[in-house]
Amino acid sequence: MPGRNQQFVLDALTRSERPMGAYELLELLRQEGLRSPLQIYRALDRLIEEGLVHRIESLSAFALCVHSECTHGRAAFAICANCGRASEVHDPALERVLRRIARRQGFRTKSATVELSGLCEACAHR
Amino acid sequence: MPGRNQQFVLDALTRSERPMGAYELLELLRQEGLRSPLQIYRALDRLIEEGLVHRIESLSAFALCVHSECTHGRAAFAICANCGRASEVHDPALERVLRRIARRQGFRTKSATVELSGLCEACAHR
DNA sequence: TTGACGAACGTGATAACATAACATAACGGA
DNA sequence: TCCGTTATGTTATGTTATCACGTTCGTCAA
Ligand SMILES: [Zn+2]
Ligand SMILES: [Zn+2]
Ligand SMILES: [Zn+2]
Ligand SMILES: [Zn+2]
Repeated sequence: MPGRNQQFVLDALTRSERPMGAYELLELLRQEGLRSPLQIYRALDRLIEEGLVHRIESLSAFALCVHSECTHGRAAFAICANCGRASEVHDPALERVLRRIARRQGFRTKSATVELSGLCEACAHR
Repeated sequence: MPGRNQQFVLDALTRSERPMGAYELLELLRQEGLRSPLQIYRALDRLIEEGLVHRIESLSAFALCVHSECTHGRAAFAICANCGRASEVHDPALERVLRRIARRQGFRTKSATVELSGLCEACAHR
């Protein structure tokens, strides 16, 4: 059901400790026979639709969802500029605040991008 | 002091109703003699450093700061998928929540990207 | 004045990210 | 089988961003 290429991409992201770019995935998956960017992007699009993968805008990269089936555009990320790891966060208080901001100006939110950039605990402590 | 090219870019963004891409700016500023992407990107980098312009990650575009001299990475945006306008929001409650999220995992935030995508009030009502 | 220096600028090439256009194969139900 | 849908493959191209290198220009001290 997932489709062959989707499974390859999903596996690669699962093995990775950090978000990966599409061309990085392509490089890795050449061994499996994937040859063109489009094959990667199509697989990513579907995985994102299914809520298994998130796109990290500030990195132009893609990360496995730590839940399974996160609805689109509801996760926040803390991204370490040093080690590259991105930790996914779900916070009801954050969602409330974002809803309030939207409501105040009559904005109908379809999806939200929340990305903190900085240093993770491990990297900050040295 | 702002530099000639920075002023051109700043003026263009001021006249624009919505965020502009770097190549869109380039196109517009050809008349002024700007010819290469780098001229645009350099000007944008400086304007961003000075807090006069924000980069909108989810659009790969750039918007004039509605305040003057917004410290880097502290603004949120509500971006209309229909008309393209991006409204800049500053919300103390949002900043508190983001600080709390960071603190919980010992994350040292350098900057935050918060972008809502959806429909603005005008566009939702028709 | 002059020359040293750094900041801003100019240009061409190239890297990195993403999609268009078109063709083919695989699958499943009428 | 026939048809429609979904997944796939390939080439070319479009869009966004940076590198490497050289030049111009203002400032300031000798
Ligand atoms: Zn998720
Ligand atoms: Zn780290
Ligand atoms: Zn601002
Ligand atoms: Zn609108």
